[in-house]
Amino acid sequence: MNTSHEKAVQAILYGHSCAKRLKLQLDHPVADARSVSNYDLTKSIVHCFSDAISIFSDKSKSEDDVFSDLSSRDYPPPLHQRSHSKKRKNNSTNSSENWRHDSPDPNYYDGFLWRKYGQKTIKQSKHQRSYYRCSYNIDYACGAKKHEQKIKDNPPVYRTTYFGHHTCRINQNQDAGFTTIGDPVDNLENSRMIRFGQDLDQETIGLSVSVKDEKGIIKEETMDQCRGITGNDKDCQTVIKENHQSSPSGSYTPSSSGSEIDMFDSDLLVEDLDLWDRYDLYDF
DNA sequence: CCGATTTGACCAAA
DNA sequence: TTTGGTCAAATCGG
Repeated sequence: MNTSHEKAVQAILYGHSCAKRLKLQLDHPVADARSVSNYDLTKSIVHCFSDAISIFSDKSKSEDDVFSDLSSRDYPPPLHQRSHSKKRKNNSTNSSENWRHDSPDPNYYDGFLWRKYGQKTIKQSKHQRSYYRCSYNIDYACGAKKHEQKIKDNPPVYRTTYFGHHTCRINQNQDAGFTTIGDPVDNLENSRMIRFGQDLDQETIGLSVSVKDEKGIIKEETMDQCRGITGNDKDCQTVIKENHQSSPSGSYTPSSSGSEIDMFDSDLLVEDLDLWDRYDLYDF
């Protein structure tokens, strides 16, 4: 069992290698259907850095706890048919909640278009929780939903919890640069975000965690509150709003500029590609 | 004008 | 009774 520090470093290194590979593909586009798409690479980079940050910032958990979470992802998560009733879900026992993602970036783009339908103040939580459902909920009877809530202030961590399954299959691929891939679940099952020629569990690098105990969110945040740090949840909403204004066809523009990639040393491109082969050995 | 968001009310599980 | 999840009217904004 590696230490959390090592895990985080591995995640960063892998993100670095993804960035390099992305640059390589941008510089030398190839029409190879087997290659990983630029979008997937971008998503992988975001995942890696987000989770590395989460690891470093998650002081409320022991190292083992952190990686117990990270390694306990359920693939595939259980299917969940949306209930139209208002009754509360039993978050701690049933399997309706199936995906969780922590990100320092409230503008994290998961490839889908969401419509906000509610916001609640959660007891013992100083941040409000926002409720979203798939924008194609009506058109395609898509039952996918998600919650989003700020759980830490410094550094900021936004937790998105996904429920249900995307049935909309909105694969608007008009945009040549990006393709709308399935939800995190579908992505794993169909698109195979990253290919290592290994088993699914090993080749997947989405570091989101399966949800086991919603109370943990409150617990973490309560500990954060003890630090006496204040935050502004409105920021989250604002950014999300901006995110929603982007085209549903997936015209996502990564927040980081392309110039940052220039910082990478092209000479390392080949040797660092080895990380792709080694990353499946990491115990995320 | 129309689609998206906000927000108070409502409902049901805990 | 409390609380989380959802509804839907009001409001906002392009």
